[in-house]
Amino acid sequence: MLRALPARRTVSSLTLEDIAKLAGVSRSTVSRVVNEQPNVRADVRKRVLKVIQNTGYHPNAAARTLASQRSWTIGMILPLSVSVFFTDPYYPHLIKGIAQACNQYDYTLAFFLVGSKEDEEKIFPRVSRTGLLDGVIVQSGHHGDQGIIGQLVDANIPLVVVGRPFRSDNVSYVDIDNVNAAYNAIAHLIRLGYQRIGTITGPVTSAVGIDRKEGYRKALVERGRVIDESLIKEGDFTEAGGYYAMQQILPAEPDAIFAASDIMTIGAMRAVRDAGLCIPEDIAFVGFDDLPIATLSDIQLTTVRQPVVSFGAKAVEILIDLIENGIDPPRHIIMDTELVIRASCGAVREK
Amino acid sequence: MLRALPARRTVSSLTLEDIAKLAGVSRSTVSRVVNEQPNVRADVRKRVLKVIQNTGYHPNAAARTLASQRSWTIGMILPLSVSVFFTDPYYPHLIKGIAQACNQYDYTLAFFLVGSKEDEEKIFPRVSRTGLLDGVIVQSGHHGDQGIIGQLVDANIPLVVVGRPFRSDNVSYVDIDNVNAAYNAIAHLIRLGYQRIGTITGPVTSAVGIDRKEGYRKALVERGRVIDESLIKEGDFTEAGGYYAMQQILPAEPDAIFAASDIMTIGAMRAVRDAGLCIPEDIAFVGFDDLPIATLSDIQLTTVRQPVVSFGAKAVEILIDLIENGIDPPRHIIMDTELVIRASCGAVREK
DNA sequence: TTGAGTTTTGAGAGCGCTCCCATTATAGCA
DNA sequence: TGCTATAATGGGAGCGCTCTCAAAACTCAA
Repeated sequence: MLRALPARRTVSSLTLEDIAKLAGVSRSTVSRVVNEQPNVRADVRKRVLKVIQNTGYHPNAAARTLASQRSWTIGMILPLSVSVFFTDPYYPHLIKGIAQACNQYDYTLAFFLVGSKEDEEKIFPRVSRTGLLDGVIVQSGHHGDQGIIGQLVDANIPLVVVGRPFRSDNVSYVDIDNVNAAYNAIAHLIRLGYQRIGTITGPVTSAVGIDRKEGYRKALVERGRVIDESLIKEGDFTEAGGYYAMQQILPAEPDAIFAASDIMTIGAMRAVRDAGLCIPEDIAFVGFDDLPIATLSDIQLTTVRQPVVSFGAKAVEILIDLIENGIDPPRHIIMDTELVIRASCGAVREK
Repeated sequence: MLRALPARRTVSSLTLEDIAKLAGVSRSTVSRVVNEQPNVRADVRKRVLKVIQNTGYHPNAAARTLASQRSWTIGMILPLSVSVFFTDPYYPHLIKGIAQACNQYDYTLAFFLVGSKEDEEKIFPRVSRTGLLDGVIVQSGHHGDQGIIGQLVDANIPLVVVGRPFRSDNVSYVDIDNVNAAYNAIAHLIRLGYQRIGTITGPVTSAVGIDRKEGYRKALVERGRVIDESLIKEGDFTEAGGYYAMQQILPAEPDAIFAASDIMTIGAMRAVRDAGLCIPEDIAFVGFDDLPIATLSDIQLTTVRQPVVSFGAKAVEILIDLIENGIDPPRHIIMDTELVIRASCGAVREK
C-alpha cells in the first residue's frame, strides 16, 4: 500500500445492544427510551435510564444519522473578504446568535469559512455530502455568494440566507428593511436641519450597499433635495475604508454623514478629526449596526440598530422549520430596526 | 404518538452500489477508486471516475464514519465570557487559522461556543458523542475551561489546547513563552529609560494573566527595581477593562505601561488622553498581540506580536497527528513572539 | 505451456442505529 | 371469565459505507 490508512480508533464504546442486555430489554426498547418516545412502561423506562446513566452511554452519532437520514448538524457558511471578518464586530455577533440557538435546539454547528477562490470552488462539494448536514445558513451580501446559494437551492438543500440575496425568489432569508432603515436615518438628519448630507455606502456589489444608498436617495428626493454625487462615496465595511471615503467627501463640505456601518463611521470620524474638524458641530454622524463599538469611542454614536444576534437565532429557527417541514414555500423574515439617538448626530448634548 | 418525528428526508441520492452498477464493477472497486487506493487497473479507475463525475456522486458521510470509525470532523470549543469574544480581535484570527487549516486538510470544523453555565455542563456530552468528532481544539486561558479539558483527557479524546492550560501534563498544547515575551517588552521599556513602569495584566485566573505578569516582575527584579503594587492592575481583556485599570494606576504616576493585550491598551490610552496626558510623552505604552487594531488607532502601537493565525493552523496539524498516530506522548509547541516597535513606546518619532 | 508469484476484483460481514411489523402483555368491558 | 381494543415489546431489515479474505486474472520465467 502506498498510502497509509489512518489508524482505526479502537474505542470500545457501548452500543444500544449492550445497554439492552444490561437492562434486560431489547434494542428497540432502549432506542425508544433514548429518543423519548411513548409506549414504554414507566418502570422499564426507569430501569433503562439507570443503566444509561451508570454506563455513561451516548448513542453513536454516525449510526443514528445513517439510519435516520438526519444529522442534527447545520452548516454556517461565511463567504467574505478576510479584512471585513477581522474588523467588523458584526460577525462575532452573528456567530454568537447562531451558536447559541444551536446549543438551545441541540444541533451541532459546522463552520465553513470561504476565504479564497479555491475555497469557493470546493465549498459546495464539501457542504453537500449527504449525511453531513441537514441544512445550511449562508451570510449574504458579498460578491461571490451567489454561486453557493444557487447551488444549494438547486440541490434542494434546506437553506437560510442572512441578508436578502440578489435573487431572492425560492430562497428563505432573514433580513431588515435596509431602504427604510436608511430612509429614517436621513429623515432624522434632515429634521435636525442639516443641509449637505453625505453618505458612505457599502459595496455596491452587495444588496446592503445598494439598499441603504437607495434609502438615502429616497429620503432626500422626497423632500425635493438634489442628489449631489460628490457627497456619496463607496466604502468596504472596514475602518480604513471609512477613513478613505470620508477624505474623498470632505472637499464637498458635508455637514452630516450617514455611513452604512459603525466601523466605517469610526474610520470616517477619525478622518474628520484629522482634518481638524469637530463632531458633531462641524459634521454630524449617523452609523449603522449599533454594536458595542458604537458607544466605545469618544463620541457616542447615533446609529441604526439592527438585531444581529437575533438574525442568527432566527436563521436557525427557520432552518429547523425548513428541515422538518419542507423548504416550500420559502420563508422571508424582515426584522425591525431602530434609530438609536446619541451624541454624534448633534441632537443630544455631549455629557 | 405524542411527539411527531422529524420528517424523513427522501433524497434519493446515489450510493456506491449504484456507481458500481453503472461502471460495471463491484462496490469494492468503486470504494477503492473513491479512496484513492492502489490496486485498481488504470482503465477501470478511469471508467469509474467518469461515472462519478457524470452522476455527481458523493459518498455518504455518515455511512463512511460508521464503517471507518472516523468522522473527519474536528471540534473547536470556545469557552469564554461573551464580552471578550465580541471585542477582542484575537478570536476571529484564531478562528480563521483553524478554519483555513481544516479546509486545507479537508476536515469539517464543528464549532461550540460555551457562553453560559448550562452550556458548560452540556458541552462534554455533546462533544463526546462517538461518531461525531475525531478530536477537539479548546481555547484555554479562561476560568471554567479546566472542567472540559479534564473530561476530554479522561475520555482519551484527541485534544489540543490553544494556550497552555493550568494542568498541562498529559495535554497537548500550542502556546508562546508568555513570561519571556513580557520580559522582553519590559526590558525594552527599561532600556528606553522609563522609571515607573506599570502593567495592566490579564485575569489572574488565567495562565496568560499570570505568566505575562511574571515576565514583568522578573525583568524589573533582575535589574534591582522594587515592585510597586500600585502600578499593577488586573484587566479583563476588554477595552473598558483597560480603561478602568488605567484610571486606577494613574494616581501612581507611571511613565510607561505594559498591557497584556492590544485591546486593553486601546482602552488604557483612552483613559490617559481623557486625563489630559500625552502618549508617549507622558506615558509610553507597549501592548500585546499585534492584531490589526494595533496600527488602526491614532498612535501606532508598540506591541508583542504573537502568531494567532498560526496557533490555529498548528493546533489543527497537531490534532490530526494525534488522531492518526495516537495521543501519546503529548505534543507541546512553543511558537515565537516578536516585539514590534512603533510609536507608542516613545522609541520612534511619530510620523 | 506451465506453474509460481503478484495484482486485481468481488462477496460477505459488520459498523450501531431507526423503523416497520408481528407478537405478546395488559386493560377494559360485557 | 372470555373477548376485544390497546399498549408494550422484540426481531428483522436496512441505512451506505469499509475492510478482510478468498477467488480470479494477469505476469513472467523456466
